[in-house]
Amino acid sequence: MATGRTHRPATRSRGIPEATVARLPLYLRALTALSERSVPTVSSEELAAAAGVNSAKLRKDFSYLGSYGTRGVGYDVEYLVYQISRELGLTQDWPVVIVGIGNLGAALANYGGFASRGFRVAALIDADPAMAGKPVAGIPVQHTDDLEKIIEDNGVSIGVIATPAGAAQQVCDRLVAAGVTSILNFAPTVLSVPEGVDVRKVDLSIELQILAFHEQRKAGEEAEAAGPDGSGPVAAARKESAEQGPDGDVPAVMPA
Amino acid sequence: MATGRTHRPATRSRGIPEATVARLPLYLRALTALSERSVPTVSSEELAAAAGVNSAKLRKDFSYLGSYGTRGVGYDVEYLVYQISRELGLTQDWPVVIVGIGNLGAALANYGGFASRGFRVAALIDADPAMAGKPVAGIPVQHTDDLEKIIEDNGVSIGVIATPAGAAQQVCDRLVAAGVTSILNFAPTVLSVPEGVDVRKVDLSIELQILAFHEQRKAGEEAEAAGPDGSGPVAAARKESAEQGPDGDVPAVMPA
DNA sequence: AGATGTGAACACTTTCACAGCC
DNA sequence: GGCTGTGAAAGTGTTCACATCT
Repeated sequence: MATGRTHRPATRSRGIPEATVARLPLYLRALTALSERSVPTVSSEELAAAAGVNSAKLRKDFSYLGSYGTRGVGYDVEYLVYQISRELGLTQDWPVVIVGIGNLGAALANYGGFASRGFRVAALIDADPAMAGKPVAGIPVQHTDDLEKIIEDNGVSIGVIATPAGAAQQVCDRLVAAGVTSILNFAPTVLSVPEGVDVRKVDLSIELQILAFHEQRKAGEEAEAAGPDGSGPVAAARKESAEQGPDGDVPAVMPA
Repeated sequence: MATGRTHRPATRSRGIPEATVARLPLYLRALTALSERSVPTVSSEELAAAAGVNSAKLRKDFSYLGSYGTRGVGYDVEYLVYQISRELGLTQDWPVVIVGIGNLGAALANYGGFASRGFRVAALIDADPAMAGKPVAGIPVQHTDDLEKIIEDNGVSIGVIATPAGAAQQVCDRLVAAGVTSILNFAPTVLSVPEGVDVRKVDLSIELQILAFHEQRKAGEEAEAAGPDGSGPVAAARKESAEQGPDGDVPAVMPA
């Protein structure tokens, strides 16, 4: 029952499931909105609707944090905001650096939600000497040469990579060597990092491709509804056809 | 939601697991790189390393697509590229519109990975009349008033929302009403859509908060290694302390 | 020999349904 | 009566380990 191998009896339910952690920011956002409207308490049903999840899941999630609700009443909004903020580590200040101040990097620097919630853009870094000194979102861009010094001087442990794919791994290595242990990667590359370093990836192209998959599936189902055999553009190429190209020609591949 | 009992008995293994679909773009990217280097075949071990997953998972994933490998040899790179592209629906052209041409929207319009792989930016739309006609990434920005006409004229089924949070739901409603059935949402809001419409969310602030959680946990574990009792800054506030603020003061909340 | 493809075991997540408390 | 908190069941996803095929 315990969390696993642990050499420690576990102070109870040590270890919040990853899926739950990923939803806490969602709850926090919904709660913050309620707090701004001075709503004192909220039920799991209401809050779940606001966060776009179902209420059983929400209650289960909260149960990992502790018993913060009141039966028959609901949850105290302010108190929950505080508890979730604490659990997420947002009661402290996290200086972050953004590396790669192109279109995307500039957008990130300007992004408001970035600055709120305990995150502070400590520095912007770019490899282009022409950018150096130019202010973006009110913060002067610094050159990559000073990366290590910037990290250390500001005690930065979270880095955002918004460089082209080709530069990402090298930037990543330098960030990690300088002491960064969490990386948010916007470059379309797989980063390899030593154990103990967390990487989260945001990849626009991947998200679109996932949407395209479902979009195509929708179109295919419509077609099937019309003609009920499986030879439509979607259904083809299943297991049994593993001899040649199931369509006409095989290679084709993609544009660029 | 999804009271949706499957209206379909499922013809065999119809339906690739969602987790697998989410990894296909990753494999595709790695394979495209191999293809560009003219590598003819690749083993599950090599490809898995390039994609940053383990080889068993990769083989299982591919097994849902069919038997496209050769035992003792590996996978034919070109053939796999084609099959995955097909499965993802990338052999056809997907016109997308981007709504909200601020910093982020402009960055997206300029993002190269967007244009490749079958996606084409059909139009840029913004509510600011001053933006109308101005080209961004070589494409003239059009006004929100014409949204419906643009969607219909271009046969757009995928929309990208990069507006401020306040405008997102309204834009979403109009996109859906005009025929869009897949939405990539960059605004920090939960969108509600009718059944049959897919929404994927990209939220910078949420990603950072998840990183902060793990970052904090790392710091807490270090502290524990030093002093082995559970009263560190991380361990506090568990179940039993549900009376007042477990620290000093309670409300605090966050900046803005 | 060497690598795929896959049943079976395992782990994690979601949902159900209701006991327990307000 | 109403709503939380949670065991238990169901559903998904991952990993193992090996039979199978080239």
